[in-house]
Amino acid sequence: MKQILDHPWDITETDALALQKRLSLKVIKQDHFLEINYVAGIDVAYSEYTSQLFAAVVVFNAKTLEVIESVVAEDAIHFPYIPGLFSFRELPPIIKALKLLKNTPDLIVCDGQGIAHPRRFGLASHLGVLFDVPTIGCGKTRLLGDYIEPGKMRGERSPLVDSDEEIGSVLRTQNHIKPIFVSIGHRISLTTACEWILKISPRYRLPETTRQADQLVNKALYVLNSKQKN
DNA sequence: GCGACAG
DNA sequence: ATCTTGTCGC
Repeated sequence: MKQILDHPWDITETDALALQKRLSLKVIKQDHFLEINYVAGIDVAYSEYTSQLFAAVVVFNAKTLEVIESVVAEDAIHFPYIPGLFSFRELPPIIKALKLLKNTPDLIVCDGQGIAHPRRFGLASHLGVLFDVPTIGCGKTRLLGDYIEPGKMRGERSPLVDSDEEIGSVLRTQNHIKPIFVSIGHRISLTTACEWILKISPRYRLPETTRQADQLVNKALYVLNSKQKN
């Protein structure tokens, strides 16, 4: 798929912070798309000794949840893990993978936050702005914000709040199962984002998009590890 | 100064 | 992210 905006990735922490503040102005927090036929999921895994990263993208038919296409890309780690600057670590391999895609996703679900971020520019928003594609941030844990426990049933949610601003939803995707953290990435409203997450999470806590991408990326790691032993 | 802190 | 065993339940 096509990237409409780019910037250097080997930058200092200070420059990364400034870049986030500048690009965060471009985030669109309302529904801004026509039809969503293809939904994609992304996940990244790390190789212990080779300091390599693998990113997988799996594209689904949004209506039937059948897998349409999947790709994997590898890259070298060139940015440390710093909470709040996560995208500078994982986006390089993700961008490589997206460029291998033959189909163009209408919506991308990311492993991590969207605007539920100190500068309102988490991984999902960063990706959305660079490709000008609708994205949703879907995290297993919280980066920041306060919330009260949502109801115990699937579909119930409570607001995630930071300095009097609603930055996301704590959403229960299965009855009596620990909720997940959903936030706007780009070109989508919070309500629509939650509806989509529920739609693509028919059976487990995490969306099928994330689960399939996770399986694929770990398969790639397994292959790599096998080669290194021989 | 003391915690908190996406993956 | 990754390191790690068994175990409870459908």
